[in-house]
Parts: sequence; structure tokens; C-alpha cells
Amino acid sequence: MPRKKAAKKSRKAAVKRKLSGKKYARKKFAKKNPRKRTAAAKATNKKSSGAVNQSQVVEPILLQPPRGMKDILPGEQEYWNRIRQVLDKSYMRYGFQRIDTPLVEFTNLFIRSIGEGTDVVDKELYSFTTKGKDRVSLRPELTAGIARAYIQHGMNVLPKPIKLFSVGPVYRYDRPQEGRYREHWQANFDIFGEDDPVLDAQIMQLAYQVLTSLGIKNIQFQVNTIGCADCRDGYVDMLTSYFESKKNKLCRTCKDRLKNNPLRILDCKEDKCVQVATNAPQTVNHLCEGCRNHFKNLLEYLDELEIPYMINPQLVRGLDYYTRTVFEIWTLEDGKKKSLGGGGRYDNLIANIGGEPTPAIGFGLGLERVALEMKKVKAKSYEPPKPKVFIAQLGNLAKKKSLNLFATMEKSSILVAESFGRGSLKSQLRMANKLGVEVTLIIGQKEALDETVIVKNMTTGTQETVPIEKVINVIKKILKIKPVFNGKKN
RNA sequence: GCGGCUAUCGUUCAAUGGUAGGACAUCGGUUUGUGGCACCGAGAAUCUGGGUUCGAUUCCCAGUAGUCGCCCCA
Repeated sequence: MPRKKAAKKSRKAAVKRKLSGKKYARKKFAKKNPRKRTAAAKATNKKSSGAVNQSQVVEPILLQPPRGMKDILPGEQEYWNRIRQVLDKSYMRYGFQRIDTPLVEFTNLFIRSIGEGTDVVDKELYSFTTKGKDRVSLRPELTAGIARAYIQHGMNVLPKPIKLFSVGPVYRYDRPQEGRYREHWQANFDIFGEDDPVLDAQIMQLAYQVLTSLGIKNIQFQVNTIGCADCRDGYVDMLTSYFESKKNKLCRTCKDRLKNNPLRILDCKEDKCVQVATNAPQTVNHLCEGCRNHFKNLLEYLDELEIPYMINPQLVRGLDYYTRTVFEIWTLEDGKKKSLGGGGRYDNLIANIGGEPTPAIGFGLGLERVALEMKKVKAKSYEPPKPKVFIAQLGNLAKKKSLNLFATMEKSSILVAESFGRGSLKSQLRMANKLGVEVTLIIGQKEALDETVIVKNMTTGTQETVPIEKVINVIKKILKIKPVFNGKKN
């Protein structure tokens, strides 16, 4: 071991020993003299509180975000950029208009739309009271706010259907896991004003199209219908009496659900409940004629579109506002299913929160899950354009000149990289090489005085000195040769 | 909200009841102003708080975070 290193190490060790020695002494002292210890502590407290203002006593900063929140780092942005790109293209092509609504809404809006008794409202809402005593919540999903905006701004007078697209973070106080965060991003597509099942099919096709464009494979839709206000009550009654007869075979949660929301028992994953649920009366067989036709037509459209789907009579979903069509988007992998998104029809929502009766359908996509899935299947991501030119500089005068040169290049929309903070030419060229640029411009003291620049071709290693005003042309010439060559190869 | 597992440099993988080590990455250098390869060097970590111990990064407890299963969903 070199002497320097060894010396450093022993210094480190000495520091450590010293510290642990102190610590040890403190502990020992406290143990042997508990009273003295407290007295000493009091004394130091007094001293510090006397010298320092109370408000200045700061808690150490925890270098981590709150639970369930996370950074989307530069390294993942290639996926997010691609997602944004595809979403933007898709919403415009399908005739949607973008809308952005606040992160915070009155808590009542969510209670009335999503429904009391749902997990989202009962357990997962981030609610608080403002200084003005307003009871508000962070949005747990996007549809409620959009529906509110739809009514408030009188969008019902617009030509139907009204198609709205939105994307942004939503908040649910839940136990985090991979692909499940307390803050997560959703993209939301909603169509208002038409009750034709063709729109149900189209919105599912849109979801399918977005995911396949992102390179996600093994997509499957789970579809079900839960009826409308007219036929659901009858069905729920029937379901309730069925479950009532098997009550002792249900899990505890489901016994509660029997009172509040018997539909959700169908969704329970407990073995015994699943068994009971399989033989439960199915919605499909107890619908009114309108709902039955709606579902039948939807399935025909889906067949026509060749969208992979499965009818899942157990699917009821956790938000109360759904009517008729409900669906989830799964990706299947090694026998595991993961939900990437879901949606359905909500024909009564607008009326329920104070608008005129307006049929609607929509779906939401969980973007973290989509990004995760893209990573897993190594889907194509968005790669930003890379600079092909690097500016290296030596000396103060040259630094000034190169700053100027950078601006000139930027104006002619040539992407340029630099490392102005670096001193030696060697390290700058190393950087240039690492970045994989094709041309490096070198300005030293001499060039700066002569108003010239050395243009170095990084592939061939050759270089020439050119007058500064001709640099752009020379670079364009070098860079233009390349694409033609590549074009031929491809 | 319930249960299981985990926690070491930026990343990744070691090791240890007694000075925590490597690889990758980062930064600097290998004779004047020229990259890739090679070589040399530097900085950088035991999640937090308690307990046991002469001594804890290691053992125990709690907290925090991550992760898996359940619940739920996106």
C-alpha cells in the first residue's frame, strides 16, 4: 500500500477511534451518573436556547421525499418523453381537446362522484382544511375534476360528442409498491354526450392503440357490464339475497360489503368468496333490454376491431359512478396480470353532481406502470438528438470567443456541446470523445488573436485552421456528408 | 390498513464483534496546445435512534425507506 494512502487511513481510523471513544465516554458517564448527565444536558440546553432563537433550531433535512413519492430522473425521461409524444399524437388524432384542471378540488366533489364506501374516498384521499376553512382534497383521479369543469363551463352547448384529454399527477394515500405510488401520473380520455356503444369501443381502441404504439405487448381487456340505474337495483337486490343466503361463507370484509356495496363482493380475491361469487347471479343475465343490447353491440364492435378481450363477470371496479360498460387493461406476463389502466361508462355522473343528464365514457392510464412495462419489454424510447460538435478552448481570451461561437452555432441550430469549466485541452477532448461528436472546434490563445478556429474531424483525426466567420460553413459541409453516407447504408 | 423479506461509496458486489475492500462511474495526472487504449492517483458508503458489549457496520429492539404478498387500484 502506498504510504500516502496508508497514512490517510490511519488518520481516518484515529478520527473514528476518537469519536467512538467520546461516544463511549458519554454513554458510560450517563450510565454511571444518570443525574449528573441530566444536569449536564440541561445546562447545555439552557446555553443553546439562550444563545439561539427557538425558531432557529432547525430539524435536519431528511434527504428523501415523503413515502410513496419519487423523482422521475433524467435517465427515465426517454420513456416519459415517448409516452408524452404518443399521447399527444393520439389525443389529437382521435379528436380530443386537452384540458388541465386543478390538483386540488373541494372534497365534496370526490365524495359525491366517486362515492362514499369506496376505498379511494374512505381510505386513500389526501384531505385537508385550508386557512379559509375550505375542505379540499388532492385529486385521486382526473374524471371528477373534468366533469366539474364540463358543467361549470357549459360545455354541454358544444357539438356532441365532447372529447377531453388530460394528463397529470393524482394522489392516493395507499401502501406503496413497485408500480404503485402515492403520487402517480395518469392520462385520461373522456367523451361526453353520446351513449352509443360504438364510443365505448372506440375509446378502448384508443387505449389499445396508445399501448401498442408504446411497444407494450400481451395486452388484454377485461370487459363487463354492470347495468344502468333501472336494472341495477333489481340485480343488486337479487345479488344481496343470494349472498345473504351464503353469508357464513364470506370473509369479514365481504360481510361489511354486503351492507354497503354488495357488487364489490364479486371482486373479492379471498378463496372462499371467489367460490361463492362464481355461482352468483351474473349481471349479463339480469339486465334490462337496453343494457343488454348496449353490451351486445359493444362486443360486436370489439370483435370487428380485433381487440383482445375477455368478459369478466367479476369485474365491477372501485368507483361508484360507473354504469353499463366497465373495463380494465391488463398486460399478461409469466402468468401474472398487471392492470395498466381502466375505465367505463358513467352516464349518471354529470347529472349526479349537478349538470344536465349527459352520458359519458372514459378511461385512465397509469403512466408509471406503462413506463415500467416499457422498460421491461425494452420498448423503443425517445432519444433526444445528440450534439455532433464540441467546442474546446484554452485561455481566457479563447473562452470569451468560444462562448460567442457557441451562441452563433446555436442560432444556426447546430447542436453544440462544450465543457467551458474544464482547463486542459486533453480533458476537453476526452469529453468530446465520450460524447461521440464528429467535429471538435479548438480555440487557443493564438487562434483567438488571429480570429481563426481549428476544426478537427474526430473520425479521421485530421484538422485544419479556418477563419472564424467560415466555421459554420465548414461544419455544415462535414456534417452533411455523413447523413448521405448513412442514408445509402440504410 | 395487515403480513413477510431487505438496507454498505453515485451504481453494483464483497468483508468483518476490533483501521470496511473491489469493479463501474466521477475528477485529476502520465513533460510545453490534441481524444479513444493503457497506466498512475484522488474523492466517495455501513439508513436513523436506542440497547447488549471494553469495543457494533456486524447481535437485539424500535423507527424510516424499499420490496413482495393481501387489500385496493392506475
